Amino acid sequence: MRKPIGGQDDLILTMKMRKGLWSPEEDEKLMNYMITNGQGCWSDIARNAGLQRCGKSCRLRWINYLRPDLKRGAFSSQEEELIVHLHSLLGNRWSQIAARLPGRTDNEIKNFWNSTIKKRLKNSASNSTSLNTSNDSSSSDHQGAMDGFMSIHDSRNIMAMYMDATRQSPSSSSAMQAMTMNHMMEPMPLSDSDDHMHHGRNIAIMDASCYGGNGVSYHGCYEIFGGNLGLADDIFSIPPLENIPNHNQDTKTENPDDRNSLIVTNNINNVIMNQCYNNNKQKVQALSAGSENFLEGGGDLKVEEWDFEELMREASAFPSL
DNA sequence: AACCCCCTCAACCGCACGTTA
DNA sequence: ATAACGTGCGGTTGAGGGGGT
Repeated sequence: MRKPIGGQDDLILTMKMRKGLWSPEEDEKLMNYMITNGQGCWSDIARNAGLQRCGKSCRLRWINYLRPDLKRGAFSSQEEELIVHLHSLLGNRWSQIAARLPGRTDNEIKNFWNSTIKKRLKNSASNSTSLNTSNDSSSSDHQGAMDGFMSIHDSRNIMAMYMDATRQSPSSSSAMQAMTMNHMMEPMPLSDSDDHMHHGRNIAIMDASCYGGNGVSYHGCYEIFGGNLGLADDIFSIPPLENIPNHNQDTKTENPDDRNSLIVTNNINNVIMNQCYNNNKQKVQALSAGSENFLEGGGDLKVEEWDFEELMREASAFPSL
């Protein structure tokens, strides 16, 4: 059994926990501690840094505000389009979406979606409804997303956008700088996938698992990004969508296996990605090329189904599974 | 100037899951 | 096997700011 907590001291500690907005002094304390000591157990960090905050609060503050690789400022139009596109594939899986937008947090994206994008989608949906009442209602959300944010031409450029994001010169992107620094500063190779699950324990501050909530996803992203930077012959550098469920499902009711499949798929990303995406590549290209018909015809987003199923088919064929 | 409304975003909450003892 | 604990995630809330009247 773990050492039980809940004694008088802990009770007092709990009662003295601060809530609400962080003061600059608190930020400085946390920042200094993280720079000096790196990431560890968050409740220890809170205690050792002299913060009257719970570990959870410290973690959130670090991830969403203090970590050095965060991109500040408004979302670019490319990022907007990417978010819409990824949301159409992943639903409200903000952490997974964030994993594909270097320097952005899930919270940031979620807020952006709920405030800005949702509203625009609503408007565009109502516009498209008024313009074309004969459209199939089943396509409303995604159709609205596509209509509202992407011209057909733009939707074709989604792939190029991914490539831009993944192939940017490290010198032009703070996130990529950080990723590059991972290679330089990582104290030990993270070759063991099991390490990815240990929430950055014993990992220096610049480890990819510090970049966001999901160490697995982020590390996977980092690996894929890093791995593809040097692959001149592979222009299909899309970070894999680990899991592409039916987004209509309530995320609260997600199958417990989903998480497993995320982990499993992450673990095998590097191995099956080429195989899987070489297969899917043609499909995506075909889809992209046919996007005019796809978008205008009110077709449902079959991409979700074939992509996920294809991925899992590929995955199931992999020996380690 | 004062008030109201709306929007943005930081932070909290509850839950699920993994890890540890 | 189990309970306690740590972490991550998505939903929600509320403070604060800006714009309109």
